[in-house]
Amino acid sequence: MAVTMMDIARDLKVSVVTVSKVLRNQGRISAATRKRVLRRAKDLHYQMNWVARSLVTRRTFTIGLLLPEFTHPFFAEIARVVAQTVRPHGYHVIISYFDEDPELELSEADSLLARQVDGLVIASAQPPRCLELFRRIQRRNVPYVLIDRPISGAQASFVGVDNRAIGRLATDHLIARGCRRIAHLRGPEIGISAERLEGYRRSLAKHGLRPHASYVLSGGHGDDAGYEGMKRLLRLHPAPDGVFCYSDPVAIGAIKAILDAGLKVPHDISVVGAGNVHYSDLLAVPLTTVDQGTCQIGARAAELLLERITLKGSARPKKILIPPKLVERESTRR
Amino acid sequence: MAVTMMDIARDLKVSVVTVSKVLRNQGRISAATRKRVLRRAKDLHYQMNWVARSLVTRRTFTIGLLLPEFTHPFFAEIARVVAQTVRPHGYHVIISYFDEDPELELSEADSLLARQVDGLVIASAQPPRCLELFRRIQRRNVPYVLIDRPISGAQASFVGVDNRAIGRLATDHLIARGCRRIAHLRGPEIGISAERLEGYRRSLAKHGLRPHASYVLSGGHGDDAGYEGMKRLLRLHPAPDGVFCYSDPVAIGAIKAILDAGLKVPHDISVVGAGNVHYSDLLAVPLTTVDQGTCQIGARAAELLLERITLKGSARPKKILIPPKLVERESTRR
DNA sequence: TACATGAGGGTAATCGTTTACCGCAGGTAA
DNA sequence: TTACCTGCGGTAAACGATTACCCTCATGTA
Repeated sequence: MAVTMMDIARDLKVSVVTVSKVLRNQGRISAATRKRVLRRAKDLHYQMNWVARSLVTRRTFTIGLLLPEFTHPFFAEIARVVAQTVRPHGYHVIISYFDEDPELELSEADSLLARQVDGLVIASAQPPRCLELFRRIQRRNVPYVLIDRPISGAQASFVGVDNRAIGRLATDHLIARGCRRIAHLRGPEIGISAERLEGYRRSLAKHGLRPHASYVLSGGHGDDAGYEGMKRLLRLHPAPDGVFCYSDPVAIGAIKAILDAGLKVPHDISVVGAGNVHYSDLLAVPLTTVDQGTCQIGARAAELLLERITLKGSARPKKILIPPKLVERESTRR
Repeated sequence: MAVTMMDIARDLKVSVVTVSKVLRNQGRISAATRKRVLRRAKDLHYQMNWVARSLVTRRTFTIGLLLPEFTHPFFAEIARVVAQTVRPHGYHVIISYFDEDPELELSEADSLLARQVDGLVIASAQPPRCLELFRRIQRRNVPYVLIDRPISGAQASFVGVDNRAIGRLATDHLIARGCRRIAHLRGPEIGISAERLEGYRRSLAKHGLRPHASYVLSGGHGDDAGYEGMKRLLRLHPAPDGVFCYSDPVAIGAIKAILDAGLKVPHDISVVGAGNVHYSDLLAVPLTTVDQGTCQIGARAAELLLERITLKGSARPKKILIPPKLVERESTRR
């Protein structure tokens, strides 16, 4: 049976309230009593029962982290940074993931709310299902912050990378390295890839380069998609001399295709990825990529959430865009 | 203000207990009343307050996951699998990591206990500090399962890979591929690397090969350690024709060193890693590696923990060793 | 008629804290 | 002397559920 404040109080012949006050450093308690309580608490290895405290204070010092998945390095990093950021404030993180399943996302969010989390960090699935989710959260008046994927139509705070800047940075870099026929493997046709595409286009325009419609290909997330996409690009005349890829895995697939075709990276074709997954420099050709500031996203999101929790006065939603950064490696070093 | 059972009870002019019974499907309640309660609960969007329930039932349906770090793919995968395994049973996972800092590990474990987790999954730092930790947990009578790193002297359940088998599998494989001068980059000198080394030695002995003392080198965790280690091995006469590396990152560094020396993998030197991190097939030379059954470790650990939580009759500690599996790729395909 | 029985539901206590408020003694100011 | 703090600590009522037990009918049965 766990030690409670009552055990301490009984031993010392004081009231539970006195013990509680000492342990919280609150109220007026004489130094002598304080010492006795502290001593006894330590001797008995007393530990706060947070469940009981939470019930009355209505704060669990717990935040929910709802992610599409966990094993992706991006999200793992987010989890780490969020946990690290809130820890000094006494918070813990309850994790949950929904494998891109909107129904599961909804029910998991409900569970987290039932567990009385003080706030939520969510990398949501696509609308419109998640709008219902946000409504529920708002009804319970629990602060939440969206990350990574902006959801149009959601009246919520958001922290993510500036995807347009990613496209611009990558393309600018290829141009600076002398590429003139720059292709783009844009990955899946979703919001964030559309913004990267937009950045790519603007960069080309800014430098007076004509965008070729056939130079922009969509596809899947993975390296196989990159491989297939690149094979198609290689059949074009003229073939591109630079490729900006939606993500690092896609870029890795693309590089494989280029090497398989007997060409060299970056000599014949330069390649830029996006994401800066932590193994980018262990590859066949270390990959130039655009870092999306994962740590910053997690940290800012966590800070924003903490602020909303403590202020509680429902401030208006805030959007934070993290500026990406180019990381140059061999795949563009001519 | 959140909706409580009392709100429902008041509206329906029944007692809170009746509502509680309906919501738990317990006790004798007429179909009519049941229906009314359910209806009202749904209309008001009632959600259980788990904090209140936990206080009286003494179960939070929460387990703590205490890891050295989060971003390592192995641990991220563990987190995923553990969460997935306990979810169907109504449990959630609170994460915490301690960056290999024993003091932090201790204090985080305390926090988790204070939050009344029903059980703990721990990948612990080194003894002896953690023995104190285990004592504390046992004193509170909370079930816990150790994973990944066996701690000698701990009277606890453990789930991990059979490290000796990893060494044996890797070495057997190199021998089968025709290697005769097999080196081992054993990484840091800790328990699990000692077992892999032991497996390596036994395999050599079994096949009648003489182990060269100079063929076994220790070093750090990362790819730079692998690079340096391999450079030293290459200076030996005769140089090895096969290397079993403590981990995949070490193996990646080793391959880099071999390629830099103008030699070919696997033609001149075959390389085997261990861990099967998910990018192993995206590398310069796709890496043959030994899969350590991460999913199984997580799943078995979670199942074991759930069992201990529900049975509660303190069964004796159980050790589960997951058999590793060889994954053959280019780095040994002669 | 009398009495056990069971269905349907209510009462009071409890879980371990916190919070609001009260009481008392002794010192200080008016 | 009276009034008023102030330092120290206690009392009682929450918080939102669950649990053990009790009550009241109506029905069946002897």
